[in-house]
Amino acid sequence: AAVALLVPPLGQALEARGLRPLYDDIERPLVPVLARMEKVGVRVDETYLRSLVTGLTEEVHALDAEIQELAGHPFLVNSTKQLRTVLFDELGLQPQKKTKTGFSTDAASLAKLAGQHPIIDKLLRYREVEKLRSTYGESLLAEVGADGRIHATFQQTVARTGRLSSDRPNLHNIPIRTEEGRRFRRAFVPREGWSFLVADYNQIELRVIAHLAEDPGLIDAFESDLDIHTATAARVFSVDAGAVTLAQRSKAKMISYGLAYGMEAYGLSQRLGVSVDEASLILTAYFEAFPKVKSYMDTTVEEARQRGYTETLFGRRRLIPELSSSNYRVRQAGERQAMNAGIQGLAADIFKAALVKLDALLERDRLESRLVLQVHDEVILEVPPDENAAASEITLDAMHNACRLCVPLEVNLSWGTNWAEAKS
DNA sequence: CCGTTCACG
DNA sequence: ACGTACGTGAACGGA
Ligand SMILES: [Mg+2]
Ligand SMILES: [Mg+2]
Repeated sequence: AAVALLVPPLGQALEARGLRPLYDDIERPLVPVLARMEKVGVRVDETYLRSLVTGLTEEVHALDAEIQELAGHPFLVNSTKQLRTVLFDELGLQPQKKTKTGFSTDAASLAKLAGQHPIIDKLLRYREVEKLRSTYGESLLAEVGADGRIHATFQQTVARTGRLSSDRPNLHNIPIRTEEGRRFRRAFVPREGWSFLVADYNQIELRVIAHLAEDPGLIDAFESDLDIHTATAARVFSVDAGAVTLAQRSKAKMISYGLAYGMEAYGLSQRLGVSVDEASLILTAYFEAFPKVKSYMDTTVEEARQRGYTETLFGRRRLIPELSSSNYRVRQAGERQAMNAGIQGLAADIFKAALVKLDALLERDRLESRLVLQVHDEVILEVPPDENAAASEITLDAMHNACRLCVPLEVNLSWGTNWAEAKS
Protein backbone atom coordinates (compact mmCIF):
# COMPACT_ATOMS: atom_id res chain seq x y z
CA ALA A 1 0.00 0.00 0.00
CA ALA A 2 2.68 2.47 1.01
CA VAL A 3 4.78 1.18 -1.86
CA ALA A 4 2.00 2.15 -4.29
CA LEU A 5 2.72 5.78 -3.46
CA LEU A 6 6.17 5.37 -4.96
CA VAL A 7 4.88 4.36 -8.36
CA PRO A 8 4.04 7.80 -9.79
CA PRO A 9 7.28 9.57 -8.83
CA LEU A 10 9.48 6.62 -9.81
CA GLY A 11 7.56 6.26 -13.07
CA GLN A 12 8.13 9.93 -13.81
CA ALA A 13 11.81 9.58 -13.06
CA LEU A 14 12.02 6.72 -15.56
CA GLU A 15 10.10 8.66 -18.21
CA ALA A 16 12.22 11.77 -17.73
CA ARG A 17 15.38 9.78 -18.41
CA GLY A 18 13.99 7.68 -21.26
CA LEU A 19 14.44 4.56 -19.18
CA ARG A 20 10.90 3.20 -19.47
CA PRO A 21 11.72 0.53 -22.10
CA LEU A 22 14.88 -0.59 -20.26
CA TYR A 23 12.81 -1.00 -17.10
CA ASP A 24 9.67 -2.52 -18.61
CA ASP A 25 11.34 -4.83 -21.11
CA ILE A 26 14.49 -5.88 -19.30
CA GLU A 27 15.06 -4.97 -15.64
CA ARG A 28 11.59 -5.70 -14.21
CA PRO A 29 11.06 -8.95 -16.15
CA LEU A 30 14.54 -10.03 -15.07
CA VAL A 31 13.61 -9.92 -11.36
CA PRO A 32 11.60 -13.19 -11.31
CA VAL A 33 14.16 -14.86 -13.60
CA LEU A 34 16.96 -14.20 -11.13
CA ALA A 35 14.72 -15.09 -8.19
CA ARG A 36 14.05 -18.51 -9.72
CA MET A 37 17.76 -19.08 -10.34
CA GLU A 38 18.51 -18.30 -6.71
CA LYS A 39 15.76 -20.61 -5.52
CA VAL A 40 16.73 -23.48 -7.83
CA GLY A 41 20.42 -23.14 -6.94
CA VAL A 42 23.15 -25.31 -8.38
CA ARG A 43 24.06 -28.83 -7.34
CA VAL A 44 27.50 -29.44 -5.87
CA ASP A 45 29.44 -32.69 -5.53
CA GLU A 46 30.34 -32.22 -1.90
CA THR A 47 32.45 -35.35 -1.59
CA TYR A 48 34.60 -34.35 -4.54
CA LEU A 49 34.93 -30.78 -3.27
CA ARG A 50 36.04 -32.08 0.11
CA SER A 51 38.68 -34.26 -1.54
CA LEU A 52 40.10 -31.21 -3.30
CA VAL A 53 40.27 -29.33 -0.02
CA THR A 54 42.11 -32.20 1.68
CA GLY A 55 44.84 -32.27 -0.95
CA LEU A 56 45.27 -28.49 -0.94
CA THR A 57 45.36 -28.27 2.83
CA GLU A 58 48.25 -30.72 2.91
CA GLU A 59 50.20 -28.79 0.29
CA VAL A 60 49.58 -25.44 1.97
CA HIS A 61 50.79 -26.85 5.23
CA ALA A 62 54.02 -28.13 3.69
CA LEU A 63 54.68 -24.87 1.81
CA ASP A 64 54.01 -22.85 4.93
CA ALA A 65 56.73 -24.80 6.77
CA GLU A 66 59.23 -24.53 3.90
CA ILE A 67 58.73 -20.78 3.58
CA GLN A 68 59.31 -20.15 7.27
CA GLU A 69 62.36 -22.41 7.11
CA LEU A 70 63.77 -20.38 4.20
CA ALA A 71 63.04 -17.17 6.10
CA GLY A 72 65.01 -18.51 9.04
CA HIS A 73 62.29 -17.88 11.61
CA PRO A 74 58.57 -18.37 12.16
CA PHE A 75 56.14 -15.82 10.76
CA LEU A 76 52.59 -15.55 9.42
CA VAL A 77 52.96 -16.13 5.70
CA ASN A 78 49.45 -14.78 5.16
CA SER A 79 50.50 -11.45 6.64
CA THR A 80 51.72 -9.11 3.91
CA LYS A 81 53.18 -6.88 6.61
CA GLN A 82 55.35 -9.64 8.03
CA LEU A 83 56.20 -10.93 4.56
CA ARG A 84 57.41 -7.48 3.51
CA THR A 85 59.84 -7.45 6.41
CA VAL A 86 61.15 -10.90 5.53
CA LEU A 87 61.64 -10.21 1.83
CA PHE A 88 62.83 -6.62 1.74
CA ASP A 89 64.53 -6.09 5.11
CA GLU A 90 65.88 -9.49 6.08
CA LEU A 91 66.58 -11.14 2.72
CA GLY A 92 67.48 -7.87 1.02
CA LEU A 93 65.42 -8.46 -2.12
CA GLN A 94 64.65 -5.50 -4.37
CA PRO A 95 61.22 -3.93 -3.86
CA GLN A 96 59.35 -3.65 -7.16
CA LYS A 97 56.51 -1.26 -6.45
CA LYS A 98 54.82 0.51 -3.58
CA THR A 99 51.37 0.39 -2.09
CA LYS A 100 49.85 2.84 0.37
CA THR A 101 51.30 0.93 3.28
CA GLY A 102 54.69 -0.20 1.97
CA PHE A 103 56.29 -2.39 -0.67
CA SER A 104 54.02 -4.69 -2.63
CA THR A 105 54.21 -8.45 -2.36
CA ASP A 106 51.67 -9.21 -5.08
CA ALA A 107 52.25 -11.98 -7.59
CA ALA A 108 53.50 -9.64 -10.33
CA SER A 109 56.15 -8.21 -8.00
CA LEU A 110 57.19 -11.62 -6.71
CA ALA A 111 57.45 -12.97 -10.24
CA LYS A 112 60.05 -10.30 -11.07
CA LEU A 113 62.16 -11.57 -8.17
CA ALA A 114 62.04 -15.20 -9.29
CA GLY A 115 65.49 -16.76 -9.39
CA GLN A 116 66.93 -14.37 -6.82
CA HIS A 117 65.90 -16.51 -3.85
CA PRO A 118 64.27 -19.93 -3.53
CA ILE A 119 61.58 -18.49 -1.25
CA ILE A 120 59.95 -16.70 -4.21
CA ASP A 121 58.76 -19.80 -6.07
CA LYS A 122 57.47 -21.26 -2.83
CA LEU A 123 55.53 -18.09 -2.10
CA LEU A 124 53.96 -17.94 -5.53
CA ARG A 125 52.83 -21.53 -5.21
CA TYR A 126 51.64 -20.91 -1.63
CA ARG A 127 49.52 -17.98 -2.72
CA GLU A 128 47.90 -19.97 -5.50
CA VAL A 129 47.11 -23.00 -3.40
CA GLU A 130 46.02 -21.01 -0.35
CA LYS A 131 43.61 -18.97 -2.47
CA LEU A 132 42.01 -22.11 -3.84
CA ARG A 133 41.82 -23.77 -0.45
CA SER A 134 40.37 -20.88 1.48
CA THR A 135 38.06 -19.26 -1.04
CA TYR A 136 36.94 -22.12 -3.22
CA GLY A 137 37.38 -25.00 -0.82
CA GLU A 138 36.34 -24.25 2.70
CA SER A 139 34.09 -21.31 1.95
CA LEU A 140 32.17 -22.94 -0.85
CA LEU A 141 31.64 -26.09 1.19
CA ALA A 142 30.11 -23.98 3.92
CA GLU A 143 27.54 -22.67 1.43
CA VAL A 144 26.17 -26.06 0.40
CA GLY A 145 22.60 -26.35 1.67
CA ALA A 146 20.65 -29.33 3.00
CA ASP A 147 19.41 -29.88 -0.56
CA GLY A 148 23.01 -30.39 -1.73
CA ARG A 149 22.86 -27.16 -3.72
CA ILE A 150 24.36 -23.70 -3.46
CA HIS A 151 21.93 -20.79 -3.53
CA ALA A 152 23.75 -17.54 -4.25
CA THR A 153 22.16 -14.10 -4.35
CA PHE A 154 22.25 -12.36 -7.70
CA GLN A 155 22.45 -8.62 -7.28
CA GLN A 156 20.72 -6.54 -9.92
CA THR A 157 21.42 -3.08 -8.50
CA VAL A 158 25.06 -3.14 -7.43
CA ALA A 159 27.40 -2.93 -10.42
CA ARG A 160 27.49 0.61 -11.79
CA THR A 161 27.78 -0.56 -15.37
CA GLY A 162 24.55 -2.57 -15.24
CA ARG A 163 26.21 -5.92 -14.83
CA LEU A 164 24.87 -8.47 -12.38
CA SER A 165 26.90 -9.58 -9.41
CA SER A 166 26.76 -12.67 -7.20
CA ASP A 167 27.31 -12.87 -3.49
CA ARG A 168 27.04 -15.32 -0.59
CA PRO A 169 28.73 -16.95 -2.39
CA ASN A 170 30.22 -15.26 -5.42
CA LEU A 171 29.65 -17.76 -8.25
CA HIS A 172 31.01 -15.34 -10.85
CA ASN A 173 34.65 -15.99 -10.06
CA ILE A 174 34.97 -19.77 -9.89
CA PRO A 175 38.48 -20.64 -11.20
CA ILE A 176 39.07 -21.70 -14.80
CA ARG A 177 42.38 -20.19 -15.98
CA THR A 178 44.65 -22.82 -14.41
CA GLU A 179 44.06 -26.57 -14.54
CA GLU A 180 44.50 -26.72 -10.79
CA GLY A 181 41.77 -24.17 -10.19
CA ARG A 182 39.56 -25.48 -12.93
CA ARG A 183 39.04 -28.64 -10.87
CA PHE A 184 36.66 -26.62 -8.71
CA ARG A 185 34.35 -26.23 -11.68
CA ARG A 186 34.03 -30.00 -11.79
CA ALA A 187 32.31 -29.80 -8.42
CA PHE A 188 29.36 -28.03 -10.05
CA VAL A 189 27.11 -30.73 -11.48
CA PRO A 190 23.60 -31.01 -12.94
CA ARG A 191 20.70 -32.76 -11.34
CA GLU A 192 21.07 -36.57 -11.43
CA GLY A 193 20.58 -37.89 -14.94
CA TRP A 194 20.46 -34.41 -16.49
CA SER A 195 23.18 -32.46 -18.34
CA PHE A 196 24.60 -28.96 -18.28
CA LEU A 197 24.19 -26.80 -21.34
CA VAL A 198 26.64 -23.88 -21.31
CA ALA A 199 26.26 -21.04 -23.78
CA ASP A 200 28.49 -18.01 -23.96
CA TYR A 201 28.91 -15.04 -26.23
CA ASN A 202 32.04 -14.96 -28.35
CA GLN A 203 33.90 -11.64 -27.84
CA ILE A 204 30.79 -9.67 -26.97
CA GLU A 205 32.61 -6.57 -25.71
CA LEU A 206 34.79 -6.29 -28.82
CA ARG A 207 31.68 -6.72 -30.99
CA VAL A 208 30.00 -3.99 -29.00
CA ILE A 209 33.01 -1.74 -29.65
CA ALA A 210 32.80 -2.51 -33.37
CA HIS A 211 29.13 -1.56 -33.35
CA LEU A 212 29.41 1.59 -31.28
CA ALA A 213 32.51 2.88 -33.06
CA GLU A 214 31.22 1.82 -36.50
CA ASP A 215 34.80 1.04 -37.38
CA PRO A 216 34.90 -0.59 -40.84
CA GLY A 217 38.12 -2.51 -40.14
CA LEU A 218 36.83 -4.03 -36.93
CA ILE A 219 33.45 -4.81 -38.47
CA ASP A 220 35.22 -6.50 -41.39
CA ALA A 221 37.36 -8.49 -39.01
CA PHE A 222 34.22 -9.91 -37.42
CA GLU A 223 32.61 -10.67 -40.76
CA SER A 224 35.67 -12.53 -42.07
CA ASP A 225 36.18 -16.15 -41.06
CA LEU A 226 39.53 -15.34 -39.56
CA ASP A 227 40.22 -15.57 -35.87
CA ILE A 228 39.58 -12.05 -34.56
CA HIS A 229 43.00 -11.59 -32.97
CA THR A 230 44.78 -12.81 -36.10
CA ALA A 231 42.69 -10.47 -38.24
CA THR A 232 43.45 -7.61 -35.87
CA ALA A 233 47.19 -8.38 -35.83
CA ALA A 234 47.29 -8.46 -39.63
CA ARG A 235 45.92 -4.91 -39.76
CA VAL A 236 47.99 -3.56 -36.89
CA PHE A 237 51.30 -4.97 -38.16
CA SER A 238 50.45 -4.56 -41.86
CA VAL A 239 51.05 -8.17 -42.82
CA ASP A 240 48.96 -10.89 -44.48
CA ALA A 241 46.81 -12.87 -42.08
CA GLY A 242 48.81 -15.96 -43.02
CA ALA A 243 52.04 -14.26 -41.95
CA VAL A 244 50.87 -13.22 -38.50
CA THR A 245 53.22 -14.61 -35.87
CA LEU A 246 52.08 -15.95 -32.52
CA ALA A 247 53.76 -13.01 -30.80
CA GLN A 248 51.91 -10.54 -33.01
CA ARG A 249 48.61 -12.29 -32.38
CA SER A 250 49.08 -12.21 -28.63
CA LYS A 251 49.95 -8.51 -28.75
CA ALA A 252 46.80 -7.80 -30.74
CA LYS A 253 44.81 -9.87 -28.28
CA MET A 254 46.16 -7.91 -25.34
CA ILE A 255 45.23 -4.59 -26.97
CA SER A 256 41.74 -5.81 -27.77
CA TYR A 257 41.21 -6.77 -24.16
CA GLY A 258 42.67 -3.55 -22.83
CA LEU A 259 40.75 -1.40 -25.26
CA ALA A 260 37.49 -1.45 -23.37
CA TYR A 261 39.32 -0.33 -20.24
CA GLY A 262 41.14 2.68 -21.64
CA MET A 263 44.53 1.01 -21.33
CA GLU A 264 47.56 3.22 -21.98
CA ALA A 265 51.04 2.52 -23.30
CA TYR A 266 52.38 1.94 -19.78
CA GLY A 267 49.72 -0.68 -18.99
CA LEU A 268 50.27 -2.41 -22.30
CA SER A 269 54.04 -2.47 -21.77
CA GLN A 270 53.62 -4.08 -18.33
CA ARG A 271 51.37 -6.78 -19.70
CA LEU A 272 53.39 -7.49 -22.82
CA GLY A 273 56.75 -7.28 -21.09
CA VAL A 274 58.04 -4.74 -23.62
CA SER A 275 59.32 -1.18 -23.25
CA VAL A 276 56.85 1.68 -22.95
CA ASP A 277 58.20 3.03 -26.25
CA GLU A 278 57.44 -0.19 -28.07
CA ALA A 279 54.01 -0.44 -26.45
CA SER A 280 53.33 3.12 -27.51
CA LEU A 281 54.22 2.28 -31.13
CA ILE A 282 51.94 -0.73 -31.09
CA LEU A 283 49.05 1.26 -29.63
CA THR A 284 49.52 3.99 -32.24
CA ALA A 285 49.53 1.36 -34.99
CA TYR A 286 46.31 -0.07 -33.59
CA PHE A 287 44.50 3.24 -33.65
CA GLU A 288 45.79 3.95 -37.17
CA ALA A 289 44.37 0.62 -38.29
CA PHE A 290 41.08 1.22 -36.45
CA PRO A 291 40.70 5.01 -36.45
CA LYS A 292 37.03 5.08 -35.57
CA VAL A 293 37.69 3.18 -32.37
CA LYS A 294 39.94 6.05 -31.33
CA SER A 295 37.40 8.72 -32.25
CA TYR A 296 34.63 6.78 -30.49
CA MET A 297 36.64 6.74 -27.27
CA ASP A 298 37.41 10.46 -27.53
CA THR A 299 33.81 11.40 -28.27
CA THR A 300 32.51 9.22 -25.46
CA VAL A 301 34.74 10.89 -22.89
CA GLU A 302 33.93 14.38 -24.17
CA GLU A 303 30.17 13.75 -24.04
CA ALA A 304 30.44 12.31 -20.56
CA ARG A 305 32.45 15.31 -19.42
CA GLN A 306 29.76 17.68 -20.65
CA ARG A 307 26.79 15.75 -19.29
CA GLY A 308 28.35 14.30 -16.18
CA TYR A 309 27.24 10.80 -17.11
CA THR A 310 27.54 8.13 -19.79
CA GLU A 311 24.65 6.36 -21.45
CA THR A 312 24.46 2.90 -23.01
CA LEU A 313 22.64 2.19 -26.27
CA PHE A 314 19.69 1.07 -24.14
CA GLY A 315 19.73 4.34 -22.18
CA ARG A 316 21.32 3.12 -18.98
CA ARG A 317 23.11 6.02 -17.31
CA ARG A 318 26.19 6.08 -15.14
CA LEU A 319 27.13 9.23 -13.32
CA ILE A 320 30.85 9.97 -13.36
CA PRO A 321 31.54 12.92 -11.05
CA GLU A 322 35.29 12.15 -11.20
CA LEU A 323 35.35 13.77 -14.63
CA SER A 324 35.14 17.20 -13.03
CA SER A 325 37.68 16.54 -10.28
CA SER A 326 40.51 18.97 -9.87
CA ASN A 327 42.87 16.06 -9.28
CA TYR A 328 44.46 14.91 -12.53
CA ARG A 329 44.69 11.25 -11.59
CA VAL A 330 41.11 11.10 -10.39
CA ARG A 331 40.00 12.75 -13.60
CA GLN A 332 41.97 10.25 -15.67
CA ALA A 333 40.37 7.37 -13.81
CA GLY A 334 37.01 8.96 -14.61
CA GLU A 335 37.91 9.03 -18.29
CA ARG A 336 38.67 5.32 -18.27
CA GLN A 337 35.40 4.63 -16.48
CA ALA A 338 33.60 6.69 -19.11
CA MET A 339 35.24 4.73 -21.93
CA ASN A 340 34.38 1.43 -20.30
CA ALA A 341 30.83 2.10 -19.08
CA GLY A 342 29.16 2.24 -22.50
CA ILE A 343 30.90 -0.94 -23.59
CA GLN A 344 30.60 -3.13 -20.53
CA GLY A 345 27.13 -1.66 -20.00
CA LEU A 346 25.80 -2.45 -23.45
CA ALA A 347 27.17 -5.99 -23.22
CA ALA A 348 25.32 -6.30 -19.90
CA ASP A 349 22.09 -4.90 -21.36
CA ILE A 350 22.25 -7.41 -24.22
CA PHE A 351 22.98 -10.27 -21.85
CA LYS A 352 20.06 -9.36 -19.59
CA ALA A 353 17.75 -9.16 -22.60
CA ALA A 354 18.92 -12.65 -23.57
CA LEU A 355 18.19 -13.99 -20.08
CA VAL A 356 14.66 -12.60 -20.13
CA LYS A 357 14.08 -13.95 -23.62
CA LEU A 358 15.49 -17.37 -22.81
CA ASP A 359 13.34 -17.66 -19.71
CA ALA A 360 10.25 -16.72 -21.74
CA LEU A 361 11.05 -19.35 -24.38
CA LEU A 362 11.57 -22.07 -21.76
CA GLU A 363 8.16 -21.16 -20.38
CA ARG A 364 6.51 -20.94 -23.81
CA ASP A 365 7.65 -24.45 -24.72
CA ARG A 366 6.85 -25.79 -21.26
CA LEU A 367 10.36 -27.20 -20.90
CA GLU A 368 11.60 -28.63 -17.62
CA SER A 369 15.08 -27.33 -18.43
CA ARG A 370 16.06 -24.50 -16.14
CA LEU A 371 18.57 -21.71 -15.84
CA VAL A 372 20.88 -22.32 -12.90
CA LEU A 373 23.74 -19.83 -13.34
CA GLN A 374 24.87 -16.85 -15.39
CA VAL A 375 28.31 -15.24 -15.52
CA HIS A 376 28.31 -11.92 -17.42
CA ASP A 377 28.20 -13.40 -20.92
CA GLU A 378 27.47 -17.04 -20.17
CA VAL A 379 24.40 -19.03 -19.12
CA ILE A 380 24.32 -22.49 -17.57
CA LEU A 381 21.15 -24.58 -17.79
CA GLU A 382 20.38 -28.02 -16.46
CA VAL A 383 18.57 -30.05 -19.06
CA PRO A 384 16.76 -33.42 -18.90
CA PRO A 385 17.83 -35.95 -21.56
CA ASP A 386 14.77 -35.57 -23.77
CA GLU A 387 15.11 -31.80 -24.03
CA ASN A 388 18.65 -31.51 -25.41
CA ALA A 389 17.66 -30.44 -28.90
CA ALA A 390 14.93 -28.05 -27.77
CA ALA A 391 17.10 -26.43 -25.12
CA SER A 392 19.98 -25.90 -27.58
CA GLU A 393 17.70 -24.32 -30.10
CA ILE A 394 16.00 -21.81 -27.84
CA THR A 395 19.20 -20.89 -25.98
CA LEU A 396 20.94 -20.12 -29.24
CA ASP A 397 17.94 -18.20 -30.49
CA ALA A 398 17.55 -16.13 -27.32
CA MET A 399 21.22 -15.15 -27.15
CA HIS A 400 21.89 -14.70 -30.86
CA ASN A 401 18.83 -12.54 -31.36
CA ALA A 402 18.86 -10.66 -28.06
CA CYS A 403 19.91 -7.52 -29.93
CA ARG A 404 20.62 -6.47 -33.50
CA LEU A 405 24.09 -4.97 -33.87
CA CYS A 406 26.00 -4.29 -37.10
CA VAL A 407 28.09 -7.37 -36.36
CA PRO A 408 26.64 -10.80 -35.62
CA LEU A 409 26.38 -11.97 -32.00
CA GLU A 410 28.12 -15.32 -32.09
CA VAL A 411 27.28 -17.86 -29.38
CA ASN A 412 29.21 -21.00 -28.37
CA LEU A 413 27.16 -23.93 -27.07
CA SER A 414 28.53 -26.95 -25.24
CA TRP A 415 27.42 -29.84 -23.06
CA GLY A 416 28.85 -31.55 -20.04
CA THR A 417 28.26 -33.58 -16.92
CA ASN A 418 29.94 -30.79 -14.94
CA TRP A 419 30.71 -27.10 -15.41
CA ALA A 420 34.36 -27.66 -16.41
CA GLU A 421 33.57 -30.27 -19.03
CA ALA A 422 30.93 -28.10 -20.62
CA LYS A 423 33.39 -25.23 -21.00
CA SER A 424 36.16 -27.12 -22.79
C1' DC B 1 36.44 -1.61 9.08
C1' DC B 2 40.34 -0.91 5.87
C1' DG B 3 44.14 -2.47 2.92
C1' DT B 4 46.07 -6.05 0.19
C1' DT B 5 45.66 -9.72 -2.69
C1' DC B 6 43.43 -12.46 -6.20
C1' DA B 7 39.54 -15.25 -8.40
C1' DC B 8 36.35 -14.27 -12.59
C1' DG B 9 34.25 -11.72 -17.10
C1' DA C 1 41.02 10.32 -3.59
C1' DC C 2 44.10 6.03 -6.93
C1' DG C 3 49.65 5.77 -10.96
C1' DT C 4 49.22 4.11 -15.30
C1' DA C 5 43.06 -1.58 -17.35
C1' DC C 6 37.20 -1.64 -16.32
C1' DG C 7 33.66 -4.22 -13.23
C1' DT C 8 32.82 -7.29 -9.18
C1' DG C 9 33.20 -10.34 -4.04
C1' DA C 10 35.89 -12.74 -0.58
C1' DA C 11 39.69 -14.23 2.59
C1' DC C 12 42.93 -12.63 5.60
C1' DG C 13 45.62 -9.68 8.85
C1' DG C 14 45.74 -5.88 11.62
C1' DA C 15 44.19 -1.59 13.73
MG1 LIG D 1 23.04 -17.74 -0.22
MG1 LIG E 1 32.66 -15.44 -23.88
